[in-house]
Amino acid sequence: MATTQTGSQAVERASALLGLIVESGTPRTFSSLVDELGLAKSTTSRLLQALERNRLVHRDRAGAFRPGALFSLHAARPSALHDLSELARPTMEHLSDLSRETVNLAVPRGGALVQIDQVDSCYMIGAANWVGVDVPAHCTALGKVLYAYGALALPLGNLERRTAHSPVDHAQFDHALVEVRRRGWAASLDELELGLTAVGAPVRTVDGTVVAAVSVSGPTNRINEYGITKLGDLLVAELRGLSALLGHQPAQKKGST
Amino acid sequence: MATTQTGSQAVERASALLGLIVESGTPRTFSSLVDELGLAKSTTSRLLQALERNRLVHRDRAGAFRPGALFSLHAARPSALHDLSELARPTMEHLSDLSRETVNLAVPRGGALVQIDQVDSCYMIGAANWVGVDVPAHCTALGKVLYAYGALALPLGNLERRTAHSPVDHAQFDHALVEVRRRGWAASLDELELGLTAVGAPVRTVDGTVVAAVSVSGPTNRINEYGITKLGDLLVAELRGLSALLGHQPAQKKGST
DNA sequence: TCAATAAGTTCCACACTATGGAACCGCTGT
DNA sequence: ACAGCGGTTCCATAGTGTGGAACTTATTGA
Repeated sequence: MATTQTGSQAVERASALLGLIVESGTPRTFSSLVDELGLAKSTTSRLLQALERNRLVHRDRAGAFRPGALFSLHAARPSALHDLSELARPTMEHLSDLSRETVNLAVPRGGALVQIDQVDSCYMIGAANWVGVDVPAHCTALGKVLYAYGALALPLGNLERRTAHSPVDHAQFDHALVEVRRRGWAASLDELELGLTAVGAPVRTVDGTVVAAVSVSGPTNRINEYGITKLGDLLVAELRGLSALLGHQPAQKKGST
Repeated sequence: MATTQTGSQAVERASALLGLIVESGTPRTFSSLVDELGLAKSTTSRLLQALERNRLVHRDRAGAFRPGALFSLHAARPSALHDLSELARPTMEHLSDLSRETVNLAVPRGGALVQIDQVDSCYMIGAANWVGVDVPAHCTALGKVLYAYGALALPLGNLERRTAHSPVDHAQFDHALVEVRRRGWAASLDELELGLTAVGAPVRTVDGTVVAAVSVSGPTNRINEYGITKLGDLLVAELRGLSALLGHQPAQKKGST
């Protein structure tokens, strides 16, 4: 009845299970899945078995469910991150239109920050390529965002000093991250290079986990002229839409139970 | 009837579709999916719609199907590669047992080679950490494997010379890759560091695509003693099992059609 | 050691839901 | 305008998924 959509109920339910398992980064127990979807234990069990047979979920030795080999397989492909870029492209281009500056997308990978896509500024100056470039994350807006929201493990060793403005004191840096969380966005003024300023904000999944960050960057004077706070708020607002893309609208359906 | 497994036919079929879409790295057309699974167009259409609603597949503007946002989402998580490591762990440990040397796992990422896991040699000497370390791929067995099978785009610029044995000539390097493809494994003798030798082989998906590489490495004298060819063949044999893990057994079922 | 509780799987009759063929729709090329 | 192609919607049918209960294993407590 409810939402009366043509088609497959079983597939719909199985997909919902998969969604829960993949979106919550942590392993899910059988019973938590039963509770959350409100399906009969038997049904849930059968669906999960089917998914497991097809390598869509994997139950670890503790019996908890995690994304299966097909997901790992996809993640290992070089094109995987490109896919994320594709999802993010429209938003990034829109941000570039609005700010007229360079926009970057980064994810945490192997304890470091990896910039995976970029939309260039329309100005001549400021259009450098950052994709794949190795930068000290603590000096960047992207890095601060990922640090602030736990997407990247906090740096333990010395904080490299790139410029006179680079953060090098751990306590002070931690405090800066608190500020990032409060505002919802991060900035880096002349911290990586003199004259280079960036503002970044998080991309979240539906459960709130931060999986990526987007930044707008350009010459410090131009960015200041535009207004750092204005940029930060703009980013947060625009990325809300992107985050929604990654999430799954609850599609509140009256359970038959 | 055939294989008469209890449970969900619809989910099974939908999963099969997903498998096809994810495993073949390239976008799949609707009709190719219909052909390959032998299901009715209507059925296929409905299943794909359900998968699309749940972000498991995504149809691009050309109408072709690719893995959906849930896959991108998972790939963006730092834990994604860790998952691949987990799949590979048993094989890697077995290889380490057999060879008594250090075993490494690498995937291509952003045009570079990323080592994502390691099982240490049981010897004191030779147990260095390579995970996350940035190395010139053309000087490594792992890199050669990924280059040889197109998992990594061929290097364009100058080939960095790390030692007197490093390959620096493009034509010669290309020829070496031909040899790698012929043998099925790659070696790097003193090319990255003097006294360091590695042998690597590919990890494939069911459709033959190479998504990762595994290497065994140690002091040149110990590796030579063991036998490079013997190691190469061992790797190829052991990785067949790992590749199978990533693949999907065809589960030949007589179509009802 | 044994009983009691919990966690998950298998069984089964019922009815709902997925199925495939045909009709239908919207393009593209001619 | 029409034929040809790729894909979706419709519909009656029966095959398949469903939930409750019984059953099987772990886990806990005494």
